Amino acid sequence: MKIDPKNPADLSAQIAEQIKRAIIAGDLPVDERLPSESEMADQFSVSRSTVREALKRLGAQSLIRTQRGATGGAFVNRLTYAQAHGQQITTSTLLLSMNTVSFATACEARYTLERACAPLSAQRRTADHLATMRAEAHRQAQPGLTDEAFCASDVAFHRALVDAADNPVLSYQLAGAVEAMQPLMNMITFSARSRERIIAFHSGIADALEAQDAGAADQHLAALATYTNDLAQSVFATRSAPRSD
Amino acid sequence: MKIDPKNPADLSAQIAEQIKRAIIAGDLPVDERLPSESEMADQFSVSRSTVREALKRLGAQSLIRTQRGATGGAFVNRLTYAQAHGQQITTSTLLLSMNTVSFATACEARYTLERACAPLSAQRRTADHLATMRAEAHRQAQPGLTDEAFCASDVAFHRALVDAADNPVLSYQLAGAVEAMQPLMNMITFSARSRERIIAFHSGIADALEAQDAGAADQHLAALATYTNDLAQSVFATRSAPRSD
DNA sequence: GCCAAAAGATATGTCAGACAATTAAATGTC
DNA sequence: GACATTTAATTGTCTGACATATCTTTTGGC
Repeated sequence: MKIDPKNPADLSAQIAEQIKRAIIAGDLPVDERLPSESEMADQFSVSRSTVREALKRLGAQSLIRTQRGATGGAFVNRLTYAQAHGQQITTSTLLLSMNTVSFATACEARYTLERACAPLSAQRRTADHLATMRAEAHRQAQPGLTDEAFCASDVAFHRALVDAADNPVLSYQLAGAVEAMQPLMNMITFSARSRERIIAFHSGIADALEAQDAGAADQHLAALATYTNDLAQSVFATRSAPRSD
Repeated sequence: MKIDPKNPADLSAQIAEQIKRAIIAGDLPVDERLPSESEMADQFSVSRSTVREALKRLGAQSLIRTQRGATGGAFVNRLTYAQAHGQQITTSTLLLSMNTVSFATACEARYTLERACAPLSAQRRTADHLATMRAEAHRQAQPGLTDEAFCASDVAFHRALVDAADNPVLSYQLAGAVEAMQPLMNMITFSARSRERIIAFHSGIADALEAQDAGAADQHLAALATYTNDLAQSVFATRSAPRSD
């Protein structure tokens, strides 16, 4: 392990990059303990602070975890689905909020991915998944529900739909789509939407999954996508031409 | 902005989390300059090193960028598609390499997502996308190609297929599937696969896209998925019962 | 001998102060 | 006005110290 001493700046970035590569390449297996900060400082001929900054970078990406105490240190971390999930949602949220993505583009991506799940979900849905979807649909029908709670329930419904496909890799890949884009869409369309219509779509989807009818599930999802898109367009139209006030 | 002084440990994590939340909530807009490290150290009543460690964490997630010099500092970073792409690929690669994911599960997720793109790609593919796909298919037919180069070309082909859908959000979401899983699958199946058959699939896909025939594209992709899965099964069967040596 | 308490060892977490390197703006010179 | 120099602000790094957590070893009491 060597770093470029010609570049006296960004030493911590270089060190972090090098350890990261070693982890990805498999040279450092999961749960392997890295040398102590002082030892690495000697190895790389840098100060302990610089090593620490490098380790913080890796920790932020869930590549390592640290533990204090005599037998502590930095350990290569096994990236769990939950951690990857969280990172995916954060990244997707920021990507959408910081870039000029048209509603239509985001909506298309989101429903394209979810519709891809539907056939698998129809085939493999368990009673548990169906129960979750029914429960969320029922909750959405309650009159006193706030918009935030409705949105959260909406996310939970679609998450159950995705999880019903019983493929953790797919669930992870779709986390961003469901949990980042869905709230974004709710925020735009909540003023114009009809909760009854959305609940009807949800019930239709649940029915289709219960009947293991992939085609019907897809049709309902497609209709929901169209409805969402139309809602957004009407919202945008109202915003850009609010003369009738 | 305040932190919990009762917890004298993990101060840098607390500070990083707080700034992260402010960025996600939009309180800190893109390109906004954060206070200097010394100022933040005063504000939070911690040392400059602690602030620095917090900033390194944020930098590792591409949430901020730093610049040296008189007008330098830490700025809220606009997360680009390219950055999100890279993070997604890293996370997906690690997730797959560190967890016991069956080949069938990964393969299913990967082709489910890619097949979801196919209809859009068939509709919107440009001459440029077709040219890329043809070129990669042609390269794959060259006899002297190493396995690494074949795999890279394979990735480039599928990436062009995804990009042909002309939806940057979708391309980002599929980055992990194509660029992390495809090499993984190549690594497993390369010894048993027939390059000719794969090239035939690729040509068939390109033909279908050129004819804007979504159904045909889907059929070819499904066949490729089946072929890949069968390959893996035969490889595993050979591994577990190598008695005929 | 056995168990509990104390001490030791080792590691991360934090702090304080210093200097180097970089960059832009202010200043001076012609 | 154009160009070179100085100055100021900021990040990057280093050093040494102390605090804190945690496991291991030793010690003490019975």
